[in-house]
Amino acid sequence: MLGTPNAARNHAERSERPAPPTATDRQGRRREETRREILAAAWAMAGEHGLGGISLRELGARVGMKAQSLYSYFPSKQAILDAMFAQGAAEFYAATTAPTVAGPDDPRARCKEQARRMFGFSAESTPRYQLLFQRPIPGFEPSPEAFGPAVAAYESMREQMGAIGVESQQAIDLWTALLDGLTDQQVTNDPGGERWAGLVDHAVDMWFDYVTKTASAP
Amino acid sequence: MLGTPNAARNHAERSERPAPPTATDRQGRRREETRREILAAAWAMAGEHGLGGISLRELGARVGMKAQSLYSYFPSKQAILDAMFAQGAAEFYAATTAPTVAGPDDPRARCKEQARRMFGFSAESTPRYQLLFQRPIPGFEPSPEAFGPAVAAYESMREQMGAIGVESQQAIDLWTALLDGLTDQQVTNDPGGERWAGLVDHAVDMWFDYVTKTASAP
DNA sequence: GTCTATACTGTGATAGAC
DNA sequence: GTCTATCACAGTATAGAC
Repeated sequence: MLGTPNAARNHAERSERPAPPTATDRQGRRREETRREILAAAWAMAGEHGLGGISLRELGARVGMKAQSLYSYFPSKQAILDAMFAQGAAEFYAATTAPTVAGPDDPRARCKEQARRMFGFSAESTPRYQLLFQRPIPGFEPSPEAFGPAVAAYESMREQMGAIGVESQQAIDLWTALLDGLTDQQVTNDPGGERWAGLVDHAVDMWFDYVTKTASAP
Repeated sequence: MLGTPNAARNHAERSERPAPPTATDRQGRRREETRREILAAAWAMAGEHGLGGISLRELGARVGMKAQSLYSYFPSKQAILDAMFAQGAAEFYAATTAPTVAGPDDPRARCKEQARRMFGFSAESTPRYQLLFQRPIPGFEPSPEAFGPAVAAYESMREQMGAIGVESQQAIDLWTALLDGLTDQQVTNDPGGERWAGLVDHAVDMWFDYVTKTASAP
């Protein structure tokens, strides 16, 4: 369904500039730098006013230009959000597919490590979590290119689960629901806190016990 | 922290009209009916275009008036959302605190019933779920009056948990996270489907086993 | 009392001058 | 590449007709 992880990640960043300018580097590099600057300012705005609080006029002011000039770098506001999504998805892939320190001989510890990473990633940035996993922008749907790394990360998780003997789709759906619920509660009800962070290991124990030891388990 | 459930529920609906008109009924009843009509149209719009897709101009058109005339019935768009939130929270309270058919002698069945209700309630209406549990409207925060029934429902759930011997806050946080995750996955990844609905009973078994039988459990 | 008419501010977006 | 000017639309607010 998807190419190599790096291919997926890099494709997203390239997708909005069809071809690099013929005068090879100077202009293109400057342009790419400005794009990054715009995205950084957009993340800052999202952190302060929420994802829906990004306005092109203020965004332009933050990077020292008029709002209309942003259209030289992104074709629309949606494209800015899409680029943010692509950044977040790539970071998610990187954070979530790094090799674990626990070996295959300790599947429970491996799951805990994985769970802590996913939880930590979500708790790290509220707007990033909202953009990637809640999508609260009215008409916004991420492009397939931006979505790629997220799918790749999910497939990687499934493979790791398969490696420790968890094959059932239901068991994996239960896993994703459990992690999703913990992170969602943490981010929305105790942002910056630790209330649900301390439950991650317990939750993994609970799930692991059920999946491995219960006859009726999926 | 809160009054009786009914007090909380009714207060929210009355909060925007300071005093019923002295000419007792006709006018006030007509007005209340129009308010309900407006809210129904707003729910319909939310179902079609998403929560953020409610515009006062189209909302007015749907109930046969200009957008400005809506201000005769609600002081602002926020007030409309707040009234919708109050409705949803009251429905949540009603759906979630009805007596269970399973008796106190079968706590596991009771938990399953409770879980199925919460899940079913969330899956029933996507915009209602989003408004109550995800709150994706930029500047919207529900008023304390509108929030009341939701808090009451949570307290009711805690009491029921206490009645079957679950006292630890951590165990309850794990419960809420589990249910939240299941409903969230269902609503966002398979709306109208059954993919996570079939996991609710499994999830309750998993949680129940862990909380009652595991020494290291919270 | 309820509606219409009008207007103000802010939004994303486009066209064209330089 | 950045600007000015302008557009259509949003939410909001007030004045006045009836």
